[in-house]
Amino acid sequence: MSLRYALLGIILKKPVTGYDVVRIFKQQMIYFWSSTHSQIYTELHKMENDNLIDHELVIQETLPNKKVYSLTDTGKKDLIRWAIEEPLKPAKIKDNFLIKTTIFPFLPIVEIDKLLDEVIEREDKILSMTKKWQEHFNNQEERDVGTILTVEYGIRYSEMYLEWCKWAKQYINEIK
Amino acid sequence: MSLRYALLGIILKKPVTGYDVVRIFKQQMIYFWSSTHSQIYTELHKMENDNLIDHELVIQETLPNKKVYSLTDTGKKDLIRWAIEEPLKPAKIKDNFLIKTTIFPFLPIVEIDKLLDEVIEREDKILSMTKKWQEHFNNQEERDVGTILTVEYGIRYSEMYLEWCKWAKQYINEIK
DNA sequence: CGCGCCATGTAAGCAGTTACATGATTCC
DNA sequence: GGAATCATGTAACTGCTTACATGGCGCG
Repeated sequence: MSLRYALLGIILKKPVTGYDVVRIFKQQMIYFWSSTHSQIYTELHKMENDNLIDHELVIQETLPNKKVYSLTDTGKKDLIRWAIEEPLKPAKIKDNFLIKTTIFPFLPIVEIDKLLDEVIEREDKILSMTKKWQEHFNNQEERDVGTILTVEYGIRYSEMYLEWCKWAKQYINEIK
Repeated sequence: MSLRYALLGIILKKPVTGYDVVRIFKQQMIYFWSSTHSQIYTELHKMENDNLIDHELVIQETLPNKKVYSLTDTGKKDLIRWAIEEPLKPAKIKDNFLIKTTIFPFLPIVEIDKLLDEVIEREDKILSMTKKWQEHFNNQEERDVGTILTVEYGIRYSEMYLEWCKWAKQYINEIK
């Protein structure tokens, strides 16, 4: 049920198309939620059905037609209510790589190094992309506090992950 | 499909009951995966069906009977193969609270403070529990590298989260 | 007397993934 | 000529959650 509130939060800031919602979601919420375009389109239909959003159809000449979604009053109220009243739940993480970490003692050191290097490379890329986005974002007027806070979170998460990887590499090479 | 390898990793270290798997999972894997006893029992059945594990039934007098699971050769091979060959996937996070963060500009400051305090309290508890577990774990002989690494990860994650929360509180109070 | 621990499971429903499906335009 | 962007969706399946279900023992 939380995805719906993530999407409401996006549309609250300004009316957008489903396509925009997907784009904004992947840019700004990837650090703390995950979804796909197919789930997002389906959820938007359900939300409209529940009268939380409605849309205006915009006919375009060359580009395909689009639906611009806005929050209804019900939607606005429900979002704020949810944020204030709905109990917080501890974050749920699904991290493939850390499962592999649990069986490091049973893997050849070469393979462990390979895995760690791959993760470091991946996380390095994510971190630099996030920093670029943060910089770009800081140079616009419409930057909102919500995004400032969550982007900072994304950066800190990646930095923590990278530092842990480097510590792990060193630790493994010390005891081997 | 990753849950199955998390469970295989637990059973690999020593043969245990389903009940033990649940207990170990909740203590050691909560930092990077989430599941429930009902899903774990169901998955163990599927894994046995796929010949990755088998069990020995232990009849107990006063306590209920139990099934002690061990990895089969197929299970062992498949786990190692998975760890080395299966592509890494970026971590997926589902964090309720950070969705709320995105709409902070639309919430009363009192409510924002309440939310942040609640998260800080929660994360403080988790952190101190993890540190206790790490200390206890360091004082046994059978401590394995896998757990040393992932527990350290858990501590760093909570510390990062707490520091971010405190930064966010300050940031919000500066600009308000 | 009630709570927590040991120990196992099933069923129904909801959430999320992967694949399929279309099609014009713009840029290299 | 091919890839990326805009723009929307459905279907089948798998994964996950919540609730239901049982029951004895030990401890305070």
